[in-house]
Amino acid sequence: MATITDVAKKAGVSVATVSRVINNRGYLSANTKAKVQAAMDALHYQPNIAARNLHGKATHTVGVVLPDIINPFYAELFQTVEQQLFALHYQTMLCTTNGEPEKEKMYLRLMAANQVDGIISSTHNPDLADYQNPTVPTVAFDRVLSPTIPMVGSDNQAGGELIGQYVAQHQPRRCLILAGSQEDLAPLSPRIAGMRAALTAPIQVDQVALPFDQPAPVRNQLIRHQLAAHDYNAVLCTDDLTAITVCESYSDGQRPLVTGFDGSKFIRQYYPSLTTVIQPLDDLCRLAIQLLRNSMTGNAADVTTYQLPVTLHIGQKNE
Amino acid sequence: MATITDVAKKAGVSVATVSRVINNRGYLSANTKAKVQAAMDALHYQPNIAARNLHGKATHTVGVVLPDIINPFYAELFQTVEQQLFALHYQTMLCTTNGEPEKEKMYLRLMAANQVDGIISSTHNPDLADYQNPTVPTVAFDRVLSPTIPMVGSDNQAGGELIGQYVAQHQPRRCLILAGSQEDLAPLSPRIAGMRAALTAPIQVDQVALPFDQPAPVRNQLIRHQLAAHDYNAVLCTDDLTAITVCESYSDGQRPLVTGFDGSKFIRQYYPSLTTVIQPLDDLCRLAIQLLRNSMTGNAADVTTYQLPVTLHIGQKNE
DNA sequence: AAGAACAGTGTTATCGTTTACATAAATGGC
DNA sequence: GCCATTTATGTAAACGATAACACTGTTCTT
Repeated sequence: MATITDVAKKAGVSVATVSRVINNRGYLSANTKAKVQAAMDALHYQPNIAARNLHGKATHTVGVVLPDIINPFYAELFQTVEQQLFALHYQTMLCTTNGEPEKEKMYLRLMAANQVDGIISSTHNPDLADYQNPTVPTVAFDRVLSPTIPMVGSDNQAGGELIGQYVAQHQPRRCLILAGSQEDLAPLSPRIAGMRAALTAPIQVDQVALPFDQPAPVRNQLIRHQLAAHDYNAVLCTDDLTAITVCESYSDGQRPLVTGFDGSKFIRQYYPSLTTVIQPLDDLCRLAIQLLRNSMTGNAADVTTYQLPVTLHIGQKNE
Repeated sequence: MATITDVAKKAGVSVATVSRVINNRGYLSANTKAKVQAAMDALHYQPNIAARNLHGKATHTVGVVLPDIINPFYAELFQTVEQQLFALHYQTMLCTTNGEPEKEKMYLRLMAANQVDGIISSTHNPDLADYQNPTVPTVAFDRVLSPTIPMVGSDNQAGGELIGQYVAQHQPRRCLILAGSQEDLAPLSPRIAGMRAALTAPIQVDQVALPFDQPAPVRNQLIRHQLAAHDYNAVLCTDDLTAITVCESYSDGQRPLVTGFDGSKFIRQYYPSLTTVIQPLDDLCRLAIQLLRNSMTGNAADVTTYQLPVTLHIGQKNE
C-alpha cells in the first residue's frame, strides 16, 4: 500500500505539498497539483485513515447502536442514517447488541476505542451505566437513555390514539392490546396509553405483554393460547412483527382486525394489508444527525425530547 | 480521553510496560500487572485503535459488502458474519451499495483506506474493475466476482431442482418461473436451470425476468399483469421477496402454488406458509471467514468455488 | 523603490501505539 | 562464585498523516 511519502517522492515534492493537494488546502500551483494527482493515480494511493484519525480532531465516524438488524424497522432505520451520513461524508459503525448487555458494553468500548465522533443509540438496555456520563456526543432514538441525553422519537401516544380511534370505528366488543415486549418501557408505554385513551367503554380491553427474553416459538405459543381463549374483534399490537405473527396464527377467513406499529417501507411493501402507524424515519434520522452535529461542534443542545408526528396507514388488500 | 502515557505515569512505569500488560506479552511481575490494571481502570483507559492500526500489521477488521440490508436474507447474512467475526474479535465494516456502482467503488476505496484485513462481498455489480487485482484478501458470496477470487455459495442448481420436483408433484398444467432480477446472473441462472430440469413435459413453463432497476410499484405492476394474463397453476420465484409479492397480488382463495428461494429465518418465522429453499447461512459464513483467514495468513487458497447443500422447506399454514 | 501582502513549497513535531533493542537484576548449573 | 539464562523493565524508533512554522519568490501598494 503506497504512502504519502511514496507519492511525494514520485511527484518530486514534499509530503506537505501532497497533503495540501489531498485536502485542497493552502496555495498550490496548477502544475504541482497535476503532478501530485498523477503520482497518486499511478500508485493507486489511498490516504491511511488510521494515520489521519491519530493526528487528532475528528474521525468522521458515527456509531449506530441497534438491538438487531433483522427487524425491518431497524434495518430501514439503519439504511436511512447510513445514507444520510454517507452523503455528509461520515462513516457509520453499526453495533448490534442482540439484546445482550455484555455485547452492548463491548461495543460501547469499541466505539470509544475507535474515537467515534458521535453515537446514535436505540437500545433495549436503557439503564446501562456507560451512557451516564457520555464522553462522546450521543442521541437516543425512541428510548430514554439518560436524563442528560437528548432523544428523538415519534409521537407514540398520538400514534396509539390514531390506531385506537381506527379500531373504535369498527365498534368492537372486546379487543386485545398485545405488547411485543416489556410494556412499561418506552416507547411501548405511550403507545398503549394512546390506544387505551381511544378505546372507551363499552369496549372491553385486555392487555398482554410477551416476555421479550423468550425464543420465538414460545412467544408464538403464548399468542396462540391467548387468542384461542377469547373471542377478540380486534388485536392491537405495539409493533408490526407482533402483528404479523398474530395474522399468521389465524386462518384467513376468521381473522379479526389486527393492527401494528412502526410502518417500515418493508412492511408497507410486503404486508400492505396491515393497518399500522408510520414513523417518519427520514425526518427522525435527519433530526438525530442534526442534533449530533450540533453537539459535536460544541453547540450543546439544551437537553430535550423531540416527538415527531406520525401517520396512520390503513391496510388494504390488493392495493 | 486518557492515553497510554497517562496510564504509565499514574502507574509509575514506562509505556512499554503498560503496552505489555494490555497485550499480555513478555515478562511481567504480578505487582506491576496489578498497578497498571488499577491505573487503567481508574482512568477508564481505552487503547486508541487508530494508533494501533497505524503501527502496522492487522487491523482486525473485515469489510462486508452487500446490496442492501432491508432484504431479510442479507440482514441475516450480515447478522451471521457479524456474530461469528465478533466472537473471533474482529470488527465488521458494513458497506451497503444500494445497487449503485459508484457507491460500491467509494466503499471499496474506504475499505482500503481503513486497511481492512479482508473483504466478504455479495454485490450486484460483479464486473467492477476494482475487484480484478485484489490487494486485500477477498471472498465472494454467492457471486462470481473474478476468476481469482474464491467463492462460497449454495448449490443453487440442486435447490432449483428441489423446488421444481416439489412443484412437479402437484402436476401443474402451466407454470411461471419469475426471476427477481437479471436472470442470466449468478446465482439466479443455476436456480432456474434446476427448476427447468425438474419441470419436464407436458408441463408448460413460462419465464419472465423483472427489471432490477425499476422501482417496486412498476415491478409489482408487471407481476400483476403477467399473472392476470395467464392461468398459472404454480409460480416459481427465484427469491422469497418476489414470492411474497406474488402472494400478495392474489386474493386468498384462488392463489396458485407459489415458491421462493433463500429461506431466511425471518421468512420462516413470518411466512411459514411459503415453500422455499433454505440456504445454510451459518455454514456459508463460517466457510467464508475460514477462507478469508487462510488467505490473510498467507495460506493462499487454491482459487475454488464452494457449493454447500441446501434444504427444501415445505410451507405449512398454521404450523 | 521599499515594504507589505500573497503564492508556493519544504522541514519537522506531533498524534498513541507497538516493538526491537538495551539494560539490569535474579536465578541456576557446574 | 562465575557465566548463561531467565525475568523484568525502560528507551526510542517506527507507523502515515497533518499542520505549525519557516523560507523564498512574486506581486501589489503608495
